[in-house]
Amino acid sequence: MLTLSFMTIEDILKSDIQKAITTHFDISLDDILLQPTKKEFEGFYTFVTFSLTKATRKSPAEIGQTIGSYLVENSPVVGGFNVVQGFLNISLKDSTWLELFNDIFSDQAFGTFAANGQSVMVEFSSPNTNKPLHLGHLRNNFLGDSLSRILKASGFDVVKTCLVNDRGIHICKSMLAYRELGNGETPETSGMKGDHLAGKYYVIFDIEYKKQIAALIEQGMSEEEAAKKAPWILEAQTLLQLWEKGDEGTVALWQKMNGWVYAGFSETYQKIGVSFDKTYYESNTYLLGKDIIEEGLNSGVFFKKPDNSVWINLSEEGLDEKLVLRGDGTSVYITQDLGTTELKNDDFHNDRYLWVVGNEQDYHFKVLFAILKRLGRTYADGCYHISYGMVDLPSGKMKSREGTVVDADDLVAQMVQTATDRTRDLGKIDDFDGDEAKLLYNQLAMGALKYYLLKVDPKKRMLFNPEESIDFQGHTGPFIQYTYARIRSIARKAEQAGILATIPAPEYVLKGAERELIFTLSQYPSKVADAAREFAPSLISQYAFELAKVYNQFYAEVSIFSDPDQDAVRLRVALSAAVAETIRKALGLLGIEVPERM
RNA sequence: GGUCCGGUAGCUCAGCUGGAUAGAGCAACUGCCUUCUAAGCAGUAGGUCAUGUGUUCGAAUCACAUCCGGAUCACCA
Repeated sequence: MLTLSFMTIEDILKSDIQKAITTHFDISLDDILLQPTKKEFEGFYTFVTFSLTKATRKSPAEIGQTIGSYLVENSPVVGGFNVVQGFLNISLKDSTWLELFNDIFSDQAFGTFAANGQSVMVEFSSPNTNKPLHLGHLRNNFLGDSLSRILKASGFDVVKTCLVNDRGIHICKSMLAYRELGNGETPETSGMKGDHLAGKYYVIFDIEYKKQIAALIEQGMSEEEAAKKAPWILEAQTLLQLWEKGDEGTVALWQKMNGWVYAGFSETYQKIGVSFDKTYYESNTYLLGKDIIEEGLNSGVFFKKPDNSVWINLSEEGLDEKLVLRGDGTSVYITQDLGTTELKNDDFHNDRYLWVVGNEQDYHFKVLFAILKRLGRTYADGCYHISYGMVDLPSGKMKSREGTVVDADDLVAQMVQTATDRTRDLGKIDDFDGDEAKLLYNQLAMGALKYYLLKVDPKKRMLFNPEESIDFQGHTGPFIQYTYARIRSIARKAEQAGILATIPAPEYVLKGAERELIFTLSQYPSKVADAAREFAPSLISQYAFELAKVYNQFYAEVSIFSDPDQDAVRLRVALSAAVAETIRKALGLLGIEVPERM
């Protein structure tokens, strides 16, 4: 008796094909490639024979016939085959499918890989404390969160970190506007969430600043000069200096406003189900990195220009000369990032470091990683920029100053409202109490939103049209959640009727829909591995949708309980349970919860 | 201008380690609920895969060029 496992069925096929080729043609291939058989043909695995024509001097169809016949006679798993031109379509024996399903069904940890001894840090979210989160941040947060879950499932030890940008000129801008025009307003007196309140003053700063520039231009100043000499920008710079000196009043204002913002952020994070193991604050790390500059100067990696500024020449890497420290000895972005990366490595000693940051910073990360390599940092090879595309509106890029941003809190609230309306219209949960209903609305709202943002390849920019609400039907999170809820209903009924989920004897003849389900289920672990390798939660999204679709076809095609064959009933209950469990796991990797009923 | 990313159905997206008549969802149109949840299923219609050339038995997929869109090339972060 041969023991199968979901991981090896393709390997067995490949090895048997290899044997067939060696036996009949006396050649051997480095790698046998199998592809899933197209729906319109019979079979599940397809081997393409065109590439063998030269070596064998036989026609593609003849090669297919030869290998197919060999497999049917010699492979313990192959049940049949057909050849269409150069395509050898292979079917498995039903006993093989059942054995395969037995492995899946009895494996609690199906799709979860054993610890691989590697650790990885995922840094994501990284908000500024001068404005609330928007749709772009949501994509970042969901990607980072999902990636963390996927890496964990594939065997990594994962540390989730967030680097909060809580200092700098932009923070001083909202502080200044608040100090001048705030009238002591607080989240309590205004009824606004703290992050929104801070954001309001950031916008006010910009409005006032623009007025001042206009006034100076009126007086005959050039635009460039006016932008530098407007009273508020000078005042904001003064505020930044005061902050850096630790001026009591300035620091107190900074702490007060940041406190409001953090309260607002934590409310949002909780709502969207995102958390971190460690949060770094730029106010603590912005001075780091200068010792690394010193080190690099000594080792000749960096060089000084006459004005005392420090540079690195990265033309060998196809990059430019890059400033790493200003002439006055103050840091630039890359200085801080060098220091923070070193700090992260000192703190955690991970094997890999990921940064989930928009693709507008592609160049920055190329430079950062190149410098780390030049400095001989061994961890440099484990650094990856998870570059994702912007979320654009039909009108183009979101711009906070032009008021075209889609606010995260607003969007979430809107999704909850839509979920509530939809659910009430359908009237399926009229017996739910208030809390149960609320939980469901949130699950559905977040399911729809997260799925919407995670179904697209992270690297690509995507379009969001605020005029069209995010769907709850079709290729969506709720569709998959619905499939889960449907199966839970089946499971409850089975339990009531005392029907046990069991797998029939090898003689059982499977229905097409049942085979289709087992095949789709069997793909799950490799999808998890692919998603982890490619840093692409979208692969899990696509898979979850595919699985739900295949189940719904099965559900429509066969009757689970009314089949006279009790073996069939018990198998279908088992299949349903395995699908539900796999959906739950797959959606879990996307940070999406599943409802028992909906 | 240099570099990078993208251009697939009316819309939003898969497919891109080369392989069968290019796939989903939405929108449109047809059917299917007195049997397990119709947030579902089945079907119809919709495509010169931006354009051109090349490589190959075979190209949406690879190479080169062109056009279009975006990002970046800051002593901003």
